[in-house]
Amino acid sequence: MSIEECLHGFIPETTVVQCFNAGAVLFHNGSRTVGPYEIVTGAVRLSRIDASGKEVVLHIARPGDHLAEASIFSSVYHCDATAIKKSTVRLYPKAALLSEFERNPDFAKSYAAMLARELMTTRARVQRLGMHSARERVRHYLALTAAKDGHVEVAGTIKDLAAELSLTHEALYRTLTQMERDGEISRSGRTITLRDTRALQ
Amino acid sequence: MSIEECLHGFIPETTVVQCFNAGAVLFHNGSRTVGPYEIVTGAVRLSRIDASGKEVVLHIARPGDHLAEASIFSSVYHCDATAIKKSTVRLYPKAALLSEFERNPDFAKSYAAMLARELMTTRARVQRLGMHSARERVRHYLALTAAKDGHVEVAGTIKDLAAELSLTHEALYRTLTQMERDGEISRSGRTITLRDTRALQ
DNA sequence: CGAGTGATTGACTTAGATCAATGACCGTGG
DNA sequence: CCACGGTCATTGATCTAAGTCAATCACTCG
Repeated sequence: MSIEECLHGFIPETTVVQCFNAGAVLFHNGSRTVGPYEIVTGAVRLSRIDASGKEVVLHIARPGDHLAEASIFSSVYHCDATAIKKSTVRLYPKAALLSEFERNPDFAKSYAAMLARELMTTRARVQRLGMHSARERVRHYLALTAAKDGHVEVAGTIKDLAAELSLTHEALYRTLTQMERDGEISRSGRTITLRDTRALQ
Repeated sequence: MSIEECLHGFIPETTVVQCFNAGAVLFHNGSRTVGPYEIVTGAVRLSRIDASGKEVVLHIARPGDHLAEASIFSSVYHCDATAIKKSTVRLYPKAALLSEFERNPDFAKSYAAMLARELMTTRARVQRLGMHSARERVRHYLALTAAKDGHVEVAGTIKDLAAELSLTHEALYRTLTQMERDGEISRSGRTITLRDTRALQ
């Protein structure tokens, strides 16, 4: 489902494992690309400096996440990546990926398919963030994330989910309790269950 | 920059031009993919039915736009596409694209690069929509869109831009006039000029 | 055991959505 | 050629949902 499946098994011997202390920079906006990374342990913040000079956090990548999948086709990175705690990461060297891409059509296909999937989920996120009410966003997220039985296992904390939905955690808490009061969902621990039958098509 | 460059010149002879009346459906969520489309004339609405049964508009595609670029790797479409006026579109048949993809590494590379670019701009949009204030969103949009001289030629109407930024058009008008009052931008017709030197790095 | 963080709820404020109105412009059909 | 219906651009008034500030409790971790 991620870059992972597509990278694993192809060129494991060319990858490079690196270690960064908290605050260390993996790369910054405009620096030459060396390739995409996978987070092994720790956490890496992807950010960009906006027009007014303020830093905007794009994403916090956690173990298992991959970043800069698109970097094999671009000459420079388009954001800053900073370790926010001591982290180990695996680098997939661009040159090796590229030559594999040219040599092996199966690899090319699965890499492109991975980019396409990533694109679709990112578009879904755009759709979600375009919704003006917290409730709609939560509903959209749950509907797209839930298994057939309506269960959603929340990865990470509720605060993380709030960030993903671009809400304050307070707003999310309130929305969830309200939805629970209305019988739209039920919660227990990390699991949220959608009770609307239609939502599961 | 778009799917265009990458498709043009490769397999023009296999494309199919089709015509749809207003209200006609190109494809709907879950139907088998036949390939990506290019809008020649008219306009096509991409939408999805959300959990509560309400239709959510993902995008309005206009002449020159392409849709469902990711469809060559997926078996079904993931949204509904409806012509909102009489429209002609060009279909790039999936099978032809796929075989070209396998046969021609250059094509594969430029197609994947196109997906990667698309992914980056979509991520930028996610970043933008994550900003809570109208002004920040406008700033972000302008900073990423402006030419070196700070000029931004707005494609389409201000209402379209408002939709892109997920603001009401009223909010956008007010924000723009305010930014102009503050000397942050200047406007004349379809052109907006950023006056903040830092914004242009 | 204290420090740090997540989960949760309350009170207050505000930015932006909503509703509404007006003038400019534009194509078009009589 | 002009009147009319439609849409865009713009501004005002009002309302509300979500952000902000703040406090409490539970939990984990060295």
